[in-house]
Amino acid sequence: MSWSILELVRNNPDKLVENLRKRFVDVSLINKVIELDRKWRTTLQEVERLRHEHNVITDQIPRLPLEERKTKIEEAKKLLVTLKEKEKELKQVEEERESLLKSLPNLVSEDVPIGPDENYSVPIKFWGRFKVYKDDLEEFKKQTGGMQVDYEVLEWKPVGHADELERVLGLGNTEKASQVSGSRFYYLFDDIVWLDFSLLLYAVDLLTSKGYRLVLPPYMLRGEVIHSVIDLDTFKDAIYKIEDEDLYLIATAEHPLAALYFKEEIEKENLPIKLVGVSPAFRKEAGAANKDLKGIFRVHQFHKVEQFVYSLPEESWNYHKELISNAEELFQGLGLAYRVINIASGDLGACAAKKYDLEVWMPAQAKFREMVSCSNCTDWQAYRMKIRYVDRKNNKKGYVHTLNSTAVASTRTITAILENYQRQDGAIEVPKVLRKYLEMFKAAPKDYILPKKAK
RNA sequence: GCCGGGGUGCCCGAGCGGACCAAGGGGCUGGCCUUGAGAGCCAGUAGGGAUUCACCCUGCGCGGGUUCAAAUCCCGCCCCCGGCGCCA
Repeated sequence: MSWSILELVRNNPDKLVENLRKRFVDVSLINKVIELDRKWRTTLQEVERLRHEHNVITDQIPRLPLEERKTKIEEAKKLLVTLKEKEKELKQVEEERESLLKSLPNLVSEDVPIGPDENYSVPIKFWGRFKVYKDDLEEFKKQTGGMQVDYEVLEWKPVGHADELERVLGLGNTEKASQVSGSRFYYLFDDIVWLDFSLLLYAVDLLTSKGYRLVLPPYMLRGEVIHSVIDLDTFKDAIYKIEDEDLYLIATAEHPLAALYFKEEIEKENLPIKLVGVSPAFRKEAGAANKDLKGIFRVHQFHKVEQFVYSLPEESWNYHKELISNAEELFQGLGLAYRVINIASGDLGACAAKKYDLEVWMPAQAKFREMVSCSNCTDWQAYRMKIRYVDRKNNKKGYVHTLNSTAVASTRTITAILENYQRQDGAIEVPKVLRKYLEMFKAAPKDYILPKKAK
């Protein structure tokens, strides 16, 4: 069984064109890919024919009398010259074909809304009681687009997460961090650090209780590996490199979790494999320009709990639903009102066939902000990583499907808590579900995180 | 990081320049046999290309090189085991 995209290149190029159109990317590549694949196959056949000829001669040589040997060796040498040339050609065509093939984005799932950018993404679900400041009511209604949603009106405007963190609570210092490390870094202190820990434990606790295997993965990967998990855009925007080494910092545990079966075969019986990884995430945020420079919403490093599933192709859409519903369960537990959106085709990353984002309403910003991203990558990553399943009973092999979803990204979730659990006096209530993970620590907050002047 | 030993198919393991281009065993899958199981026998069990079948190429950790010919010789890298050093 081959890769779904290569299959289309050979058997159904129209469908491939249609797919690229859906993503609003350049379609002209397709003919080139088809042409290259055809050329690759004919050149391969020529090379193999020449190799065969050479093998035949080589085979005869040891059984020949000495003088005949000499002429045969000459013949073989001559053949080698032609062969080397053809092989060089093959290699060139192959590299070109491969790099073009790998530049193709994943096929878009049928039920993804079509549109060039995020404005075409479709909310499919709202959950919870949204806290809306009275002057933002109109904006809120616009953003919920007439959907039936539950909300309460706030008479006072909550303080934005950044000011709440640094000025009201006095538990963060991004200025010092930017002096010593750069912008988008931070120092967090005391109760916010406890909050970070408790979020991770909460997510890990829930997912392991559902049978996900807990993993602490490597935080750096080799170039070849990281390139096969992500697309070039992500690489450029996100990935830090270790100087003078072929090592890259992960941008999420998804990367090392996907790499866990790099170039391996998985027995069909062992699928699905469900993992929950905990790791820091390092991101350059190169494409973000001046977005979200204030506070800790968009930062170069944070802690993250990640869900990851390897599945049989025919089962992957079920697990996609499972992953988003796990994430929802986590945010429902936290009591953060959210919406789930089905990301538009033009806004999908190259890896994903379909992506759900979970966005929490931020009362101070009057915006929904992304907390979770849940993707089915189908066989796109698996093809690059050469991860296949083996069905021994039916003597069949195929690429597995890989899926990933955020469970909790610490700093982002903290910003949501800072805005949604804020009292008018500036105190932050600790979400009830986190309290049991804080109980055992003497210094950890128990019910409220209080403003600095109140202490 | 240094010194020594090693990496062969799903697993164990032989081969250490050419003569059925990986022996032999185990496992797994299918078939025969059997009331059923087992034993026994036969076949299949890396990737790719072509194809009605037969077929061909590549593959012995990875990448180069020497040779008409490389699992086998040479160089670089990765990993594993043992010893020394360093370290949380």
